[in-house]
Amino acid sequence: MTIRNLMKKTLETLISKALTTLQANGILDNTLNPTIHVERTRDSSHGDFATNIALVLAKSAKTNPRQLAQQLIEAMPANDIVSKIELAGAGFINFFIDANAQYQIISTIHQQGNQFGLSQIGSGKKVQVEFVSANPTGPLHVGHGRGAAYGSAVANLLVATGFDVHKEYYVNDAGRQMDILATSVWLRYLEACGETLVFPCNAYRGAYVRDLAQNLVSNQGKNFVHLHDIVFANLPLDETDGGDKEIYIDSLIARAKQLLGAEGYRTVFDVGLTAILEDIKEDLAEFGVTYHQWFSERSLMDDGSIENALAVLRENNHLYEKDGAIWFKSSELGDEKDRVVIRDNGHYTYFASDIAYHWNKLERGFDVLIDIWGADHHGYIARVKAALTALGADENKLHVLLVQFATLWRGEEKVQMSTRSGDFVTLRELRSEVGRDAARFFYVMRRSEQHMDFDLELATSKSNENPVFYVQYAHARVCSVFRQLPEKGYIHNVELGMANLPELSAEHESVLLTTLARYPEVIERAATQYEPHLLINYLRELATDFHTYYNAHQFLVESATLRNARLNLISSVQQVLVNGLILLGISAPEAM
RNA sequence: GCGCUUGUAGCUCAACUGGAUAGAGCACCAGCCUUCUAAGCUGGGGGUCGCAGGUUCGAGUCCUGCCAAGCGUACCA
Repeated sequence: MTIRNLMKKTLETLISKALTTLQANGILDNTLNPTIHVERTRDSSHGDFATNIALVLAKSAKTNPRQLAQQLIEAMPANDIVSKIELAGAGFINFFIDANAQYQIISTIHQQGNQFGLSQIGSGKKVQVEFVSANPTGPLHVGHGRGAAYGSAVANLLVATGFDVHKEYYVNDAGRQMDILATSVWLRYLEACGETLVFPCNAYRGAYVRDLAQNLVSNQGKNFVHLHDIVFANLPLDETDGGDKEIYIDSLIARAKQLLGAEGYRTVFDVGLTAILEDIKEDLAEFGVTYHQWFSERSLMDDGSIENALAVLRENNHLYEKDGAIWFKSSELGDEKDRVVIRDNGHYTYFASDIAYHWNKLERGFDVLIDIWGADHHGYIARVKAALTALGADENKLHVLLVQFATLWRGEEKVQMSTRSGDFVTLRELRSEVGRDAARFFYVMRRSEQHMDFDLELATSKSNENPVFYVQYAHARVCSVFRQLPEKGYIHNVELGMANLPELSAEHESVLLTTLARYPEVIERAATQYEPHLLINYLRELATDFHTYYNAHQFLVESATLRNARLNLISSVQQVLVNGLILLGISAPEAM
């Protein structure tokens, strides 16, 4: 148990005892069983912790809050860690923690080391976190990067708070988009083999498609070449010629399947799929993002999962047929309208496999499902929740977290991004420009649902204005101090420092002690709220407190007792910075 | 039209989920900065929390109605 929990628990016990006393005296109703809420104060003149219990209970106790607070204070037993209890404001009870108790945080951090801040509030609950899950139709772009940084930070936080976390990437290796990719590769392959053709406007136009086609040439030679006139015979018009681009690309897909045969088509398809998937895996790994499982959508088709899931829906009377398609009655379960699960051409929709996928997740026994999606998919939430309900599950098990896209800036200038013509900024490009640490930091710096501006210039600048730099530099600065120790002929005597912690009486020092003690609370909150930006904010605060302390005081002073006490304090800062940065996937350099 | 999200200082964003005087960083202003543990330091001004109602001891936070922006509103994924 952390020192913070000890303190908070102690205070809660005191309040609880006071309440019992008042109940015994008939001042409060015996049936009352309020949840006691103790929180940190914002203003140090209000002490260290405060409770609003008197304000909450005043009405039912038919008394005014200040009077009730006063009675509670009088009924409160004495305790070592509390130096003073005050009635304040409208009826707050403020607790002042004894100075000696404040110092304990330093020995706690030294004892617990990289375990400091971890907790068991998750109590082993099984949580599945599914994130990124971008279609393997091309490289990851900067939008996916934010989902990756956010998802992996959330997962790390959940692990740190005692959840049993399973990270997963859903691979859309089936479906129409992948067919379009396969067809795009094949057409580029035909070009590479000397055919001249007009590339469909709805096909994937990125340069990487040519590379994939080149692979196909090297592996397969001219096995898949068909004459232009045969390939394009009797096709509807493309959009540029006044036709429909969707119909056109679909007929080209059909043509590819027909000319290549099932086996040949699968070969072309898999060349694209495996290469792109490998690229995505490598990209994410270099970004510090790893998974327990890459879950194949195709496997859901192959093993009958989709059929099974739909069978359950059919049994429960949630499906019907209309216009040659099979519909799911999601409108009865909170969705705007019903949704097609089997198209009139007999193919499953993406939604059908997603129903099966979520069914599969539930079958695997997860207590909580977290889906992290781009905000543009928000309209999808209602139907997936409807599906869970229809499958007989509790829709509240599913938490969909939305990530807004980031706008890239280079100083004052907005970086243009367009997904048309494949001219987007990839995650790889971003990483090579600003580096992994800055990318991860900036991505998670804002609340995920907040649109964010990502300033590439700021992210790479070596100045205090760059928050990544500022936090990492605080860590490096501590390291630098410890490097200078031997140069000055000192050694770090931890025991001597611990014995003299009360010498840390400067204002900057007590501020740091409080900030350090807050770390476990921040982790807990960031984890349970899925808000890693709270951790970033905290680390920036800790860094600020440290830098101002550094500017105000010498650490390597003559006095051995004060010197070692200060060294213990700053090595605690170092430890907490490391612990926090690790959770965010950001390095803590020893020198900068 | 309907739905989701967002709206807080000139700019980018916080605010312990209903608490006390709404906070940071840029930018701006004023001092300091021959020495120090390189990436300056210290202080200051700046707010109708989109608007209007409501709920209660108490609202940036909750409810209602407007206004604005982004996204969505496929038998695409």
